[in-house]
Formats: sequence, structure tokens, C-alpha cells
Amino acid sequence: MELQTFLKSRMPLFRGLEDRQIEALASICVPADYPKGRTIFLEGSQAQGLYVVMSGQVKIFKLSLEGREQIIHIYGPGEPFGEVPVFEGGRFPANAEATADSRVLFVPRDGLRRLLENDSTLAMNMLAALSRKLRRFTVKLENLTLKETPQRVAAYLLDLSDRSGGAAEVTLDISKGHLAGLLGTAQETLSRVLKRLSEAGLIRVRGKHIDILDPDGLQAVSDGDDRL
Amino acid sequence: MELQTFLKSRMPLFRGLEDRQIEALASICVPADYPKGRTIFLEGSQAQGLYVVMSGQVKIFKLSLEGREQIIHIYGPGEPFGEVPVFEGGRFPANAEATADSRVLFVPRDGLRRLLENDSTLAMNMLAALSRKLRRFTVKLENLTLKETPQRVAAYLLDLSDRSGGAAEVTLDISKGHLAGLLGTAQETLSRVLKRLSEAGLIRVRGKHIDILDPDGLQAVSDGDDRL
DNA sequence: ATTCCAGCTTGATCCAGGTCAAGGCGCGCG
DNA sequence: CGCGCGCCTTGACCTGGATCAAGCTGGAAT
Repeated sequence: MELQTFLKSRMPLFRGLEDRQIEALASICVPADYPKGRTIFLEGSQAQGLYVVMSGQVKIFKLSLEGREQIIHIYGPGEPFGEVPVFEGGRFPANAEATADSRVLFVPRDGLRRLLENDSTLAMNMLAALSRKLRRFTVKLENLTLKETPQRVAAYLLDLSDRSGGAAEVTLDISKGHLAGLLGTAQETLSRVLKRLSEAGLIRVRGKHIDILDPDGLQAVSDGDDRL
Repeated sequence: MELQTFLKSRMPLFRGLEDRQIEALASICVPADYPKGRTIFLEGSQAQGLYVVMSGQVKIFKLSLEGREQIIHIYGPGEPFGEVPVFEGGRFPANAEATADSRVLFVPRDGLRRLLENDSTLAMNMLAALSRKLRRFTVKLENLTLKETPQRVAAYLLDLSDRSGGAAEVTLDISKGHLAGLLGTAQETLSRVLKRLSEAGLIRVRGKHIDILDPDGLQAVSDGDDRL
């Protein structure tokens, strides 16, 4: 079955499970399609389970009263989201919205908890997954509070490059508006920073494609070197 | 035994465990004393286990290259910290230091993992604990990126009051310098904000004791009302 | 009691970056 | 082919809050 293959091969969370566990899991999951822009859940609403991106892209974000948006994370295929209320509190701590046409797997809370209680492999995987998210939060908090915007942009680009094996050309998988939201800045500021980095000869921007001309220089900016 | 009593009664993490599990746990834990100002672990160092505050106070924080400090959390008695590397990565994502003379329980990684694999109650407790931390991170990120300093201060005071049952007088359990670090601002700014809140008749500050004179007004400030 | 000092307050200055406003640019669609 | 609409860039301005620089204060140590 299609779904079982996905669970086994594409999802670190379910790595190492026995086939009959995968079957049990597959039998309780429900896939659903969300068009770009559609809300998946709202902050504060009651959760019935968690979600996994199968295809497309989902943003998790907070809104201020004035409407400013802080993106907490953007998830792609294979990544779970909305786990918190499964284990604590029952309500979502933030909002989720599809940023592209997406297929999303829903995993009901009760069934998942039953599986977790009987399978320590799954439980350890889940503990690792939550720990990874805590680690990312730490990094994000550090970036947002201890780094200036150019540092954050440089760090983001380097991270993107690293994750594609140190490639000299990276492709933004999200719009620049979303990137600004993710980096905790205004779109205008991001635009200006990219320009400055270009003028300094560190990068070249062509739409969503960015050439990293000087990785070391970019690293220096990321580390706080004020060369502009 | 003293230690077992502490584990059973003072720690949500170990709530609901059977006595023989508690015994097993107690037998692998090691308490240690840290004077005020002593480092407990450094970011990036290899972790051998997690910690639990028995008495005193511990701050978890990040440092920028220039030496600015962002406090991520401050933990008191009963609260665990440093869990992340037990389940993922192996290295601490931030620094920990005692902010008061403290007794801290060390729980070795391997023993803990063995217990977790054999006891789903403990595993579910741990999942809940990590989820609670993720939720707090979400709130913290929201406060730091979407709220201005006066809003953060007001929110902190109200939270403090709520946690002591809505008391009209709250006592800061940390120094104002640390509070500034926790709220992502400079000590000078915090001082000025407290003064403004006092002059607006919302609070009265006497050292570490703060009277909340106008909870509704404070709530309004916390929600972004620009009354100063 | 006097000194000392960490912790706090107050004042003055400066700047990163948010906001408002006005175009460009590219692309899908009629 | 050109119209319209997101999305992005550029410019001008303004402000929250960081930083630098003095004092102040209260309690611990002698």
C-alpha cells in the first residue's frame, strides 16, 4: 500500500518500526489535501492529533494583534508538526497554513498514544523528534535576539547551502516575503540586506536563485563581522 | 530515603512511577552542589545525562560573540533541564549556570534511557515535559519578536501574579538584571519601563516586591494598548 | 559605624530597522 | 499581446531601544 511505503521510507519518526506497527499506524491515519493559503489549524483550537507533510509546504506562525506575522517554522515533506497538544495541553500553540498546494497526513491522538505506550522504539523516536525541535528553537531564539539582520540572512543562506551539500548555488524554497517573516524582519529590510550582500560581492541574486560567491566572507558576516 | 521522597513528591516527571522504578532511578542519580555563579555545563559540550534542580536556581542562556546574554529559561526546584542531548545530538544547545547556591541532581543518560524503554509511563511523562517546553518556547518567541518591551514586562508581571494565584503583590524571584536578560532587553530599558508603569499608576515597585495596583490596566498594556 | 560594591537608576546620544509611500517587474490569463 | 495582480525593490522618514557614562543605594563585611 502506498501509505505504508511512505511511512516507512520517508519518515524518520517511524524509522525502525516493525511491519505490523506500520500497518496499525497506516490504518488510523487520514490524508487530506489543502490548497495554497488554506488554514490547517488555528492557535488555541483543540487538537485531535498531529500532522505530517506528505507533499507541499506548511508554515507554522504566530500573529501579533496588529497583524505582524512571525513564522516559527516551515515544514516540507516527511516532517511532522502539531505534536505538542498530543502530549500536553490539548490546544495548538500556534497557527498552521499551507504555503503551497499540499497533501497532509493526519494522525489521530488516541491511536498514536496507544501505539506509543506499546512500542518503546516509536516513543524514543518521538522523544528524539521533540528534542530536535527544542534544539532548533534554541538556535532560532539565539538568531532572533542576539544577531542582527545581516547576520541572520548570511546564516540562513549558509545553512541552506550546507543542507544541499555545500552547493555554491542555492534556491530559496520559500518566497522572500516568507523568508522575511521567518527571519523576524520586514520584507523591505530583507531586500536591502540582500542588496548590500550583493554589492559586497558575497552573493549574486537572480530571483529565487542565489549564487554564493564568497562563502568565507558570508561566514564572516554571519559571525558578526561588520564588513557590510 | 531522602532522595526517593524527593523524586516521588517534588517531580512531575516521575509522577505515577512504581516504587521499584523510583528505586532504580534513585540508585543511578548523583546529587551535586554548585555555588552561585558556577557553570553547570557549556553549550556544545558532550552530555552524559540530564539534570534536575533540587534547590536553588539555574539559568539556561546563550551568549553572542560580543558578550550579550539571552536567558532562555530560569529553573527552580523540581524542574529538569538539559534533556535535549539525552535524546538527540549528544551536545548541549546552550549554557547552564547556577544563579544561586544550588543542589542539582544528575541523571545519567544510559540508565535513564534504559528505564524509559521499559516504562511507558515514564516515557509519556517525558514526552509531556518536552512538549511543555516546546509550548513555552513558542510563547517566548512570540513575546520576543512580536511584542515591545513594555508589553513583555507587563505580561511577565501578570504571569507571575497568576502563578501565585492572582496575588496583588508579586516578588521577583530573580534579579532585575536577569529579568532584563530573560525579556531580551537591556537592564537600563527595563528600569525605565518599570518607572513608566509606576508613573502610570499600574504598579508600585519596592525592590524585589511589586504591587499590582491595576491588573486590568496592566493587561491592556500587555495586549499592546499604548497608554504608556 | 564606615567602607565597599553589586545591583540599580537616570541622563544623553545614536542607529538599526520598522513603516509609509511609490514605483518596477514578471507572469498567468483573457 | 497587453492587462492586472502578486511580489519585490527603492526611497524617505521616524522611533524604540541599545549603548555609553555617571551617579545612587542598600546591605554585607570588617
